[in-house]
Amino acid sequence: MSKKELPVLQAPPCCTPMVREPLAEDDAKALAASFKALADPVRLRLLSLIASFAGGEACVCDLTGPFDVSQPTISHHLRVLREAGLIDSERRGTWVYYWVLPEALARLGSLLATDGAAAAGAR
Amino acid sequence: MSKKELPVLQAPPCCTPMVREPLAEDDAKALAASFKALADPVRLRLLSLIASFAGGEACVCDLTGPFDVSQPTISHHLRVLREAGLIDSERRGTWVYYWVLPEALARLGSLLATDGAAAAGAR
DNA sequence: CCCCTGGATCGATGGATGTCAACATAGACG
DNA sequence: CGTCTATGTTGACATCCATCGATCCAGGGG
Repeated sequence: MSKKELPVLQAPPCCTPMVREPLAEDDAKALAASFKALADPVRLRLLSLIASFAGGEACVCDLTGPFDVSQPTISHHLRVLREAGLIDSERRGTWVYYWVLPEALARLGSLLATDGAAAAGAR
Repeated sequence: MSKKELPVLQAPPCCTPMVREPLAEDDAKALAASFKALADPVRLRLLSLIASFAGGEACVCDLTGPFDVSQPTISHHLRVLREAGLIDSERRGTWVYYWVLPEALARLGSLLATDGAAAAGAR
């Protein structure tokens, strides 16, 4: 695990809110790929569930229970999240553990920021 | 325009960072729908382009130029963004104008917030 | 060694999605 | 009214994607 399957893709456009200036075509493509990883209910719950675990990491065995889908499907979603650079994993003895990469998440969040706007009750 | 085609969907889970506690199944579904609207390069660029226009709104005639896709395709993407509650539109004489709904964007952004994390150089 | 268990991978399949060409509609303007 | 332009809608089509069952691989005990 913790493989280097992600050639580039690791440094999205980053940090200038997209409402400021028009996104470049390539940036938009990379960004869309990231959001696509978030565009699934199971993946969102996985991400949220992993992050909520004590210590910030969870064993796959903790993750298959709460869902209605099969184990291969969970494994597939975890792979998508990992290839999007949102989580990482490591085998530790018998089990494989996953954890969230907060910077990646925060980076996407900052892209969505809208200066003036009411921050949508954030906080 | 400005139709009320969006029955509910308008009030996403909102505001507690998803890394805090596990997302409820229904919330995840709604959230995923929102992110799905962002999960396309053309739509991201459209959103960014509209927001960047002076006055915060743009005529469709301004939006078809910068893209390689046909006008019906642009119209389709604008509809997707509108039904996701991210933009709204109004016909004004000959042209139709679109603008971004910043609260919706900010709401999604706040969901991605990660307390501790370096804020990914945000700012 | 052999088998058991946790987890990933493969191949197939049904459903969603992006795209286009063709057509429909709404104002503007004679 | 008739027609021209700006947009939206429809139907078709190719591709992508979530999901599953079957299978494979890795470690840990016997």
